[in-house]
Amino acid sequence: MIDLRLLREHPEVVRSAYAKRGGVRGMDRVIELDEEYRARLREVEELRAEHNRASKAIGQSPPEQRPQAIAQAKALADRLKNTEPALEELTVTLDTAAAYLPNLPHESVPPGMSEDDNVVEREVGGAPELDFEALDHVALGERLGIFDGDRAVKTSGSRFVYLLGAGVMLELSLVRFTMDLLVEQGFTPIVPPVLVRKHAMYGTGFFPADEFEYYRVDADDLYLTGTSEVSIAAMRSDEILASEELPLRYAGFSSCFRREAGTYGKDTKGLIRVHQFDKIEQFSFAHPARSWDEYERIRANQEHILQALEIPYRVLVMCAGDLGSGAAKKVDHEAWLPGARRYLELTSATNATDYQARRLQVRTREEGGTKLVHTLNGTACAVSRTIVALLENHQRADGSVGIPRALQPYTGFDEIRPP
RNA sequence: GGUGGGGUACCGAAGUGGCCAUAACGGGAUCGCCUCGAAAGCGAUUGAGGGUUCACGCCCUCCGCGGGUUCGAAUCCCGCCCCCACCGCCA
Repeated sequence: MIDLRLLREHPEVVRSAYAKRGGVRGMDRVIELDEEYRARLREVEELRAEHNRASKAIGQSPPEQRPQAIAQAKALADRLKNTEPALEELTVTLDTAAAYLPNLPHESVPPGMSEDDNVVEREVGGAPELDFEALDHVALGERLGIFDGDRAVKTSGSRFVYLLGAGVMLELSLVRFTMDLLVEQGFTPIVPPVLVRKHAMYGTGFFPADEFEYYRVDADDLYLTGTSEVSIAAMRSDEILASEELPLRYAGFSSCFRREAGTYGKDTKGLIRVHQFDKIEQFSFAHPARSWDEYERIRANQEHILQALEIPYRVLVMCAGDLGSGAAKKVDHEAWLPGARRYLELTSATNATDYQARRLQVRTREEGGTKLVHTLNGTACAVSRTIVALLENHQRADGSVGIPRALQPYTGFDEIRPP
């Protein structure tokens, strides 16, 4: 949800922001509806005031005057009953229409309509020099015996995987390495619930648009979260945060569940696209005046991690048309996979500004009132995809895979060899 | 799984049809007085959202949520959501 007051008072600001994505249909309709709504609201409130006065007068009037006073109040009550439904209807129409308006893209977001207009801002690390034929992560993982997708089909179906042996140690090491780094940056580690109520999915904006993407536990009417962002953001809903405690930084570690509906036949083997994976996510509640600094901090952490793991990557800035509805800016880091000879999205960082906070009602106290906070999220380490990138980039001719130096204190070994 | 109890402001809590909604009472917080300083004591302040106005202000809504009865609902009726306690089971 965007700020209707801004739209009302400065429609030209909203219009020019939306122009970057080729305009937003429905914007003018919302302006009209808002105007109609307020006109009708004034009408109803005036009636209510009159009715309140009439009702109150009854209690104080002498008994012989009561029948007349009651009749008078009743007439007003009837008029209200005839007027109020139209207001309610307008409220719903307005809210529904307004909910479709996407967040305003930040000034630094490139214009564009689709993913073709996304901008590669930088490439870091370059492709590694391999003097042998590089294998993709599926071949490497099978040879090393660190994951087993074929048997996971027996127990759970496609797109599930058993992680085994050194693969597990690698995961645990990545988790601890990432957590240590984030704690140093002022993030509080958190393991959130992965089953949440429906309102948490709505509040964070994943519902209703992407409802089909998530698992539902029918018997209890709970949903499996696709990212810890959901439970972390919803944790502070309906709260007014003290401005001294902002930014509130959380490093969430959880399993993530995605149905991957509509992706049949894409990345069916291996770890790239699985229904269940573990991820460490950065999430910040920031003061609205300082959220872009916070955004840069989150992005810097992402790059720091990729560099420490010696994974070559490129920085992809999403254009206005490819932002989704809640994001004011979104930047991805895509790792180069020498085996698969393609780029793979490893992290994504979003500043939702006040869009998500408005739904969740997370505010802070300001001089003379309250103000919505800004919410930001950014992947720190999506474990399975990070393992993919590590395997492909650190593979050697003899089939072994090296462990980057920064990770070795955590793994306790410096390479993984075929058994 | 069984049986009860409960959702009122920052927290606890009273309120069973108008005299109880900024909302009793207690606590907390903030400011002031007192003090060398503090504690204690005394005094004052302390919810959110919305409409309207240049402004002072005025008005509307909110007692878990949604309906109903009534001139009038925290209070009566119906439906839903959520929380807690005890027993049973359980890593």
